[in-house]
Amino acid sequence: MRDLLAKPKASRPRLRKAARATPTAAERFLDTAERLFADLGYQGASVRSIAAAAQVNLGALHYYWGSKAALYKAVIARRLEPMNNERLRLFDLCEATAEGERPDLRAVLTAFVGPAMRMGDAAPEAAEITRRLYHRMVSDPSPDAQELTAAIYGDVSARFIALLRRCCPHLAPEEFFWRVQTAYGAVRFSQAGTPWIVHIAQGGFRGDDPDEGTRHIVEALQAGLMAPSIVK
Amino acid sequence: MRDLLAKPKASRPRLRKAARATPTAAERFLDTAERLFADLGYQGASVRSIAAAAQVNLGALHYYWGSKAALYKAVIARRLEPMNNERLRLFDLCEATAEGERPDLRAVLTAFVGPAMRMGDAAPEAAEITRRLYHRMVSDPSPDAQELTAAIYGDVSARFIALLRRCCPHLAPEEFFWRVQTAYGAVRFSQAGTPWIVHIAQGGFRGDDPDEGTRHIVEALQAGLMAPSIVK
DNA sequence: GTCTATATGGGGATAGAC
DNA sequence: GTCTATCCCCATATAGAC
Repeated sequence: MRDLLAKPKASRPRLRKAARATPTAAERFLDTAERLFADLGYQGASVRSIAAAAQVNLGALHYYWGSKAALYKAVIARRLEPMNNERLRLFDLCEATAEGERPDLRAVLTAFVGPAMRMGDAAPEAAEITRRLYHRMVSDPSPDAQELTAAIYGDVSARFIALLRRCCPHLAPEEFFWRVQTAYGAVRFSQAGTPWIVHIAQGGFRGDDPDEGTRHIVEALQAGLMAPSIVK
Repeated sequence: MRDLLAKPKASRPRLRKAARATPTAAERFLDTAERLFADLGYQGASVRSIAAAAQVNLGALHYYWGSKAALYKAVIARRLEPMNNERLRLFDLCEATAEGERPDLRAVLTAFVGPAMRMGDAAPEAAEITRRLYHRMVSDPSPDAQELTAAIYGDVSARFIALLRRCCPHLAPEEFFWRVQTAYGAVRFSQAGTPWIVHIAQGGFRGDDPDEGTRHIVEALQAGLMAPSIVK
C-alpha cells in the first residue's frame, strides 16, 4: 500500500457507470477485487488472483486503472462516497432541525452510524463485504492508508465531531477527546462483524439486522457521551 | 500470515530469558521485529528489513525461530501473555471482592482496559509500539490472525464477558451483544493511538497518559453498559 | 553460532501480437 | 480492447563454508 496515493502515470479511459444485466469485465474486476481485498487485505490479495477469480485477463487491470493502488482506490471510492454523502445529508438535516440550538445527540449519532451499518442499498451479503473492506482501510495505521482515509473521510469526520462537540458542552476538552475516541472505536468495530464475538450471545443470536444494530449502538454511545464529567 | 499457526518444522534452541545490559542478537531481532510489524504489518515487514534494521544476520531468524510466522508469534507472545495474565489476576480480584454478588462494573472494566493501556512495565514509547502491534493482530480479520487472537486471548475474553454479563442483568441477550461489541471496539480503538484523531482535541491535547485514558474510557463504557434497556 | 550465496517462487507491471 | 509472454524485483527459506 506504499504507493496508494501516487498519481496515476497516465490518463486512462473512464468507465461508464450505467448498470447492466450482464456485468462488464471491468465491473466484475471491481466486484471481485472488493471481495478479495476485504478477505485478504491490500497486500494479501494479488492482482493475479483477482483477475483469475473475476475471469478477466490481467491486462485489463492496467488498461483500465493503471496500477493495483489505483484499482484499490476505485474499489473504495465506489462504495464509500455514496455512504459519506448520505451521512453529510443527514448531518445537514440535524443542523437544520437544531436551528442554532443544541443538536439532537441521537440524531447525530444515527446519521453517522446508520449509513455505515446499512452501507448503501446493497444486498446484506454485499454490504457485509463492503463493511469489512471499510474496516480494513480505516484500521490500517500505515501512513498511506491513513492518508487515503483522511482524504475520503475527512469532511464527514470534521462535521461529525463538530456536531458532537455542540451536543456535549458539559465535557472538558480532554474528556471529550476520550469519549469521542470511544465512540469511534465502537462504530468501527461494530462494522467489522468479527465472527468470534457472536459467542458472546449465548443462544445463537447473530446481530445482523443493521437497523436494530444502529439503534442499540446509538443508545450505548449516547449514554457514554452524556455521562457526567469526571474532570476536577 | 497464511502459515501463522503452522507447527514449527523442527525443534530449535530456546532463548534464555534473563535481561542483559547489552541485548543479545536474538533480543535485538525481537525488538526490531516488534517495531516493524507494528509499523508495517506482518506482510509489510520483510524479514530482510528486520534483520537489516536490527543489524543481525538473516540466518539468525531461521536458526532461532525457524520461520517468519514463528518469529511473529514469539513477538506477540512476549508482550501479550504478561498483559493477559495481569488481566486474569485482576479478574480474580473482582470475583473475590464480589463474593458471589454482582461484581463492580468499573473494577471489571478497569481490569480489562488498564493493562492494555499500560502494556506491562515498558517505557511509554515501547508500550505504544506494543499497543499498535496488538491492535494490528486483533483487527486482522484473516482466519489465521483470528485463530491466533483466539488462542492468545480466548480465556481473557470469556472471563471478561462472563463478568460483564453478571454486571448487566438488566440487558436482554441481543442488547447485551451490542453493548459488549461497542465496549470492545472502544478499547481496541483507544489502544491504537491513531494520529489523526488528536485533531479532535483543539488546543494540542495529546491524550497519552495511560492511567488518565483508562479512567475516561472506563467512565464512558460503564455509562454505555448501565444505560437502561430499550428492548420491548 | 554466524555469515555468504543461492534456490525457488510469486509479486506488479509491461511489450507487443492480434 | 484483449491476450500471451516476459521482464525484473523482492520475498522466504536453505545450503554450506567458516
